[in-house]
Amino acid sequence: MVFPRGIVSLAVDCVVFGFTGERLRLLLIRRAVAPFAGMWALPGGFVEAGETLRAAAGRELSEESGVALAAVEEIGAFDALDRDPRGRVVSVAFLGLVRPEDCVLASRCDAAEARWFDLDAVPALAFDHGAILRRGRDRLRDALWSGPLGLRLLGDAFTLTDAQRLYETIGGAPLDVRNFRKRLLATGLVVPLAARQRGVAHRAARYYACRPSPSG
Amino acid sequence: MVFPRGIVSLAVDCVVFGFTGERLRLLLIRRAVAPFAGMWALPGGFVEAGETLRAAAGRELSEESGVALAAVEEIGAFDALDRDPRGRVVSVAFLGLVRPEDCVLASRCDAAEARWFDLDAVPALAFDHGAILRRGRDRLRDALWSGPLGLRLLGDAFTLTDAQRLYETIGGAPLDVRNFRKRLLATGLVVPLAARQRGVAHRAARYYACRPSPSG
DNA sequence: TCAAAAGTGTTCTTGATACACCCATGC
DNA sequence: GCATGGGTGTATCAAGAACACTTTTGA
Repeated sequence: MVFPRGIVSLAVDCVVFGFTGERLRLLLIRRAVAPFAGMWALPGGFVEAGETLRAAAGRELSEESGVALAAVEEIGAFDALDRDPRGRVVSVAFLGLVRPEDCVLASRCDAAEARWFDLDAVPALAFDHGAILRRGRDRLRDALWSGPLGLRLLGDAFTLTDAQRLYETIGGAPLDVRNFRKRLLATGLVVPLAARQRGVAHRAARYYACRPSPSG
Repeated sequence: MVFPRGIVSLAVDCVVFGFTGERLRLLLIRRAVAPFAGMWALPGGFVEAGETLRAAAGRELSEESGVALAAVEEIGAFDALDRDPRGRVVSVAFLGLVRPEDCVLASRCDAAEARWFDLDAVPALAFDHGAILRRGRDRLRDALWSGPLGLRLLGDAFTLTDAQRLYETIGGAPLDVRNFRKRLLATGLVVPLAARQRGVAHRAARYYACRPSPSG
């Protein structure tokens, strides 16, 4: 491969997770154009001169999949020399967390299709997106208990059982009901709401919400 | 400011810390060329097409200060639109840790001078390097007990008292002697050597070394 | 009255903290 | 023999882990 001297292109890629109540899902787009045309890939693309990396991530995500989301967290730069056959492209990856049911998928631009995949049934990905995905998963796991990050995968109102399913899915291990509740409540990240479940064939669970962050 | 469309330049910057046994020091270069000519700045510069970010960081560091070091850890991308008056430049920052006494400072290229500064006497810095430095400090603090990172600031052989001074300096708080020793030894990151201090006017301390990492 | 999930406290274990004295060496 | 820093153990406290039964609701 030959590198045009003095030119390094900058791109962003988004690892966007969703949670269905049962499983973790990953948002992918099918590439419409070369390279890797027809393959599945993380949403992403080149950064334009007048936008920040987060803005670029949000724009590409929205363009390619219809998902509107401010990128949540930077997970690192990917810079292998041969990661893009077009030449020298460095990509900064972001982690995004949404509820799939809040999203209306729509593909435009260089995406032929946008879809959610079960995280344990992800196809082979274009570029080095497999490695980026792994870093995204790791980051999500590590950040689970150090902030409200994971709770973004739940809606505005959720039961503690919902939250527990989520934490178990991300952590990959079952958790004790009582310890989980004590621990999550002790973080102060969630607050109880007045409302409860209606019309369930068992005792109605109380709803909780993610506490508004202290910084506004 | 006007951005030439479609062009984003990519740079790297290095937050290089050293430890003298007493104080944390930061490696800075004085800029020889515009912008910010004459001001102090973190070593760094533009990435060339055929090199990885780490390689670029190592090269710039060596060119501008004479310090040879494989960059240790990526600490994030800095991408404010107006961070560089020359136009749109995104910089990926790296953390580096060395022993100042192992380094022969030499400035070349666009550095007029390279110097170590006490971390609590750092001058105003060019670009957004003040913010980068803050992130570097935070990262060092956070990573202290989660890996061998901090120990790179010490030599091949060090006493536990040396290590304690270092951890106290980085953490900003005094530590209990016995608890520190237990904790550090329990991490398994250090191994005792046969050698002891010679010629000190008190009981000779045992030397320790950073244990070779399991991955080679 | 049964099925299905919500909800709740206590004991035990483990890791972190607080704390004070004797040891080796050079001068 | 004294000044200087090296080196060690135990009791206490707090956080995390293990563990089983009662409550509510709709069908």
